[in-house]
Amino acid sequence: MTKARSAVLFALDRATEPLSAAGVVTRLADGCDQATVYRALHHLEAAGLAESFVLYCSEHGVERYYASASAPHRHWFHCESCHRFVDLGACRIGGLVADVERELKLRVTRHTMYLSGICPGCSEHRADFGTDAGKGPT
Amino acid sequence: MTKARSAVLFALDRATEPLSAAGVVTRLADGCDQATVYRALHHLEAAGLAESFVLYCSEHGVERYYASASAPHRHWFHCESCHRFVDLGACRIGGLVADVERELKLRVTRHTMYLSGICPGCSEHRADFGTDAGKGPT
DNA sequence: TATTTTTTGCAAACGATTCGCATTATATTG
DNA sequence: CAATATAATGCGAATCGTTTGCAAAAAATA
Repeated sequence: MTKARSAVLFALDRATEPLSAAGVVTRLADGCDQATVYRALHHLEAAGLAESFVLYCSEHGVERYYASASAPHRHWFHCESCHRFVDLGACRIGGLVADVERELKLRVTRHTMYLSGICPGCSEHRADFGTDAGKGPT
Repeated sequence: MTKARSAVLFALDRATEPLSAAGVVTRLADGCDQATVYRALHHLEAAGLAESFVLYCSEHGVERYYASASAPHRHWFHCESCHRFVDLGACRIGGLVADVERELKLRVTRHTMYLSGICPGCSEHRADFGTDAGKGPT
């Protein structure tokens, strides 16, 4: 494992949320070229050391986000207000995917799933985002 | 509803799978500018007449795909070989989303979910994609 | 240590999407 | 229906995340 690659993997490992290529570049101690970071991320994913998904964010546009595969496969919630991710914990759709796979005779090699909305913190501080607004009686 | 917008919506309605902006442009009888198509798609989604998701495809790269909202909200499987979509039917993760929403006090406004792999047709014709290869006894 | 194979940095290239602006279509008003 | 205000369209240039060519530097192999 080269210096650049392990640095990128280290950044993913210590991050508490998925990182975009730009996010990784920012967190790299001895800055290395962004092309190198992109190539390192590709390599890590191909090697099964990281996983990724593409997400649109009003602040950052469409970007691919990477997470270390050292933790079990999981899914994320993306806050449209503070643009941070909330860990949804280990994947819960394995059974559903297996069902569909059997029903439709598909060979599923990967799945993407994420939620978007307003996180608890942003709900508290911004009235227009009230957690239960318009969802029925108190 | 302007001529361009209804033409775009019509294209989405008659399509049997999600369409990228480029895909819509291709299917438009009287071709209109791609900028117009992009704007029309934005408008339709904002108006709740269409829904979209971003997906990476080895053949087309990262693109946003749109589907008409005239049919109930659903999810798709994307074949990595023929690059077509397979309809997975109506959304089955509503309950799961509601659970997470409650557990983590999130306000979920939208969710994205899709599967990738090899479709039945491609499995048949390409040995290396065998439906059950390496999955246990015959 | 010499040699082969990979990886890195830099800059240019790409592709999907967006934007500015003048023109045209649609909606509003008298 | 005419006159005016508002929004949508076409065209081309600009953006932005990501990829690529190529020469230099680093790692693996002999």
